Amino acid sequence: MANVAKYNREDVIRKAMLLFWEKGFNGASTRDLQQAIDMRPGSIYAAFGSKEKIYSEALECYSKEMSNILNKHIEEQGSPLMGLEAFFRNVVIDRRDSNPSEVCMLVKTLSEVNEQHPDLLELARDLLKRAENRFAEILQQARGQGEILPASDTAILAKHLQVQMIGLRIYMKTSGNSQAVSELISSVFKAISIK
Amino acid sequence: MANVAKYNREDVIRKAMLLFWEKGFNGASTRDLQQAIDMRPGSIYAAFGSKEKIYSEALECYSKEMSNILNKHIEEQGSPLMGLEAFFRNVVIDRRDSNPSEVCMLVKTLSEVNEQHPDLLELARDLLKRAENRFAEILQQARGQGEILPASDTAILAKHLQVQMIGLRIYMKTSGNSQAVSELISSVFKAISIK
DNA sequence: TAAATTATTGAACAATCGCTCAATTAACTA
DNA sequence: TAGTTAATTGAGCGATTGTTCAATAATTTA
Repeated sequence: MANVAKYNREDVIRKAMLLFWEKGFNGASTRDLQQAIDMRPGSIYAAFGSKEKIYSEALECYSKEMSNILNKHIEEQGSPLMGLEAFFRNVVIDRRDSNPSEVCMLVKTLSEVNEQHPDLLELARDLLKRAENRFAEILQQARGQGEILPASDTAILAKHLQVQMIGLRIYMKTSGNSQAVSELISSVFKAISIK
Repeated sequence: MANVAKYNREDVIRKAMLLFWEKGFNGASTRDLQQAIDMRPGSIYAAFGSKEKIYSEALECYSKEMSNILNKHIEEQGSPLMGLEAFFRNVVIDRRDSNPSEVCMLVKTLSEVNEQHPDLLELARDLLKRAENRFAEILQQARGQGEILPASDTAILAKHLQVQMIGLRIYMKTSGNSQAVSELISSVFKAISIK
């Protein structure tokens, strides 16, 4: 029983995530939301409390989904560094049409939301920081397996990768030049890895 | 006469730019705008036509101002590459508190605005492309002066710098770690310049 | 099965949105 | 200065916003 209800809730949150990712916090109205998740206002507010609260659950859903995609690529490639590069290529280039937006949902939140919703800002920051920490973990594994130089500062490299991921996705949306972006990704990982 | 009117208009556009940069297209209401530029709705719509049109003029004002700042730093440093690095440091770190937002206004536009306002999307893309072209120009000068390797592909380096500028500004907003960001900027320009 | 509890509905609220336009004021022309 | 044109005003339009709540339906308990 509890499980059934929970699965429904996760399904609803995911639909809300896709809507908010596409239209943003201000751009998606509660009417849009009602249609997207097929619920009436009373039920929505009984279940979630406010638009801000649903949005925050949607943000966490987004992060979890991105994290799963990353882990999948690392498994498939059988190497931390190659998995990371495959993840970059997949997110920035391959999924650009099928995703609701080319821009990272956390970045959209950070750039749209203001101090009227401090909890959302803090959450977006926290989730980005967690992604950076995950990058650092993976780089440590790569270093352990001799894929990058033993002297590499994985914490700094993780920040560097975070900057690239953010910048590349927006550059992809700006230019539409997937060829150039693919080469940029190659050079980023060539610069990191041992030749 | 025509000049006087034009100066007023430029002043108004700049105030609108500061408002939109801070709050975004959806986040800034026409009431906010009326207050920011001290004009009444009738005058505003007689002078500009629509919220979208004012926003587009504000976008161009933003780009011009950033371009002026870049040129100023190149003059002051007396070197294309050092001017570029000083510009990066100034925009990403020094101005982060005094600016209406830490995020580039063109990027905010690109990530917030949807297909309901195609002209704004196209304009933001165009202005970003122009900035990239300006980076390429400067890199060519740097190459001519022996600041970077003769074999450097300035077009690719310009794309690379564009990705860094976008990513670094958002990373700055995420982390608030100006020390780390400063080191990231150093490493970006060390990798480009001749040692 | 009857009663009590929980979940869902959708009409409607006050507030705000982008924008219009008749009325008024200011500026220019003759 | 009188007459014409241009610029400015702000009340208010219809639409939409996030949210509430009395009424109804579904489910659980006794």
